[in-house]
Amino acid sequence: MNAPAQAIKQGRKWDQVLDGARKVFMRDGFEGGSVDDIVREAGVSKATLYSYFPDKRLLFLEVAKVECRAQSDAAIAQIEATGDIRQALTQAAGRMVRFFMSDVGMQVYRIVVGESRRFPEIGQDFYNSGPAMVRQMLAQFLTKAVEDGRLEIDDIDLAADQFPELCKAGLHIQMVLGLRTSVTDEEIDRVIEGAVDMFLCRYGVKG
Amino acid sequence: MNAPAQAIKQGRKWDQVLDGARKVFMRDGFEGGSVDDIVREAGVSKATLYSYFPDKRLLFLEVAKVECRAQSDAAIAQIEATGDIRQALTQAAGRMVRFFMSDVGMQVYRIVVGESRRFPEIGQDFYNSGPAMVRQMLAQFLTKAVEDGRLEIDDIDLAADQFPELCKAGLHIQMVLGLRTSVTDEEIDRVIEGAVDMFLCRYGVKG
DNA sequence: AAACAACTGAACTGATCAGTTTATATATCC
DNA sequence: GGATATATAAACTGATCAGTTCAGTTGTTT
Repeated sequence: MNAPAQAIKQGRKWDQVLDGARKVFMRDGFEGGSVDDIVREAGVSKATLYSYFPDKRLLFLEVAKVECRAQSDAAIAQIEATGDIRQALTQAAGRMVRFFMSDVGMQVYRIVVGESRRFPEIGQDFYNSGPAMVRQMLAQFLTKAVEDGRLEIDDIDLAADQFPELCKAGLHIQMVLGLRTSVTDEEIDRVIEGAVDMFLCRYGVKG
Repeated sequence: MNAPAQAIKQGRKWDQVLDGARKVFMRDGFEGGSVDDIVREAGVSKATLYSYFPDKRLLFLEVAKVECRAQSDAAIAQIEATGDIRQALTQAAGRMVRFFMSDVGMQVYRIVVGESRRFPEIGQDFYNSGPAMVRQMLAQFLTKAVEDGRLEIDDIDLAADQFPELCKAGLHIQMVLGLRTSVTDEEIDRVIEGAVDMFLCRYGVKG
């Protein structure tokens, strides 16, 4: 009990293995990424990998879980409830769009969607750490804004689902399917502004 | 030239092969579905399959192409430009939502997204026969409505991208990820009404 | 230095699977 | 009926890959 660095450390090379696996799985997917690729990438022996993880499946799940959690951290900076509503929504939309369109956000989405049948828990983890968090954060913000009389929303849950969808506006699907590999700032601004305009038009207080 | 049933028929069992492949690929995906599964399902010999298709990849592409075309037909019944705008949008939204949430629409989406890296042309085909058609159809309808003074839209392309996104409103991602396997009519109606309300609020002509 | 744990490399097993081959059978056409 | 195209069954090849094994090495602790 003399308090070693990290008590539950399961082995010196745990992180190497996870990093290698993340890199390979994110590049090649579950089927496409072989265990031999991973050990090569991780600079670790196969026996070591299998001393940490009983099989490839569980290694993949661990990577996916970590990746989803990272995603969550990136997407979920609190909305500033102070100041102008339009400004707050614009800021939130910006964060969302930029995350949706980022390489890592994109690739996680592709893999999670593609593997969600084989690994139902991945779908759950992804949803809970991504869309559900955004939704909850938005709902909280909107509730407050309604209480303050700055918005008028009858169905807050619906509104909290609509706003992120508006922030995709055609760009997301094009990126996911590989029709484009980048978006310009102008396109992003156009989508954001369109989303905020529409949202405020529907739920903003009149006069 | 005595007009046989189908002139270009490449072999008697072409359709059987394609049907079997569709069934297996739609159930198990590209990697998950083996060629032996397919020939068993199709009731055809392996040699026959390989006399039609040089490899598994091209067979998959053919299936995907056919499936995308079928999707297109299902989703693209023309919007009735006559009558009430609200009614026309509601009807169009209904068709979209119900297609998005259908088993086949769902499964095609999962597979296309998951395989779009390995098969870039699938992403193209899917986009062209699905989202692009909807978008075009909507843009045409909206243009007409603007000309008739029934809507006021500055950026028609943006509006044509926004409306389908509004029709997903959280349900789609939950279904895709396997968090739910069905939606009630009430939920669908709520999403549709919410989409139409918001869209008309933004683009409807005022008083 | 002795003891113990973690790690390595490389060979191996067993299974799966895409694609081929061949000898045989069944339609179809004239 | 005879010729030609198409289909079949089943065995086979070659490659890939997950997971195991083990004899030996490295690092850590006391």
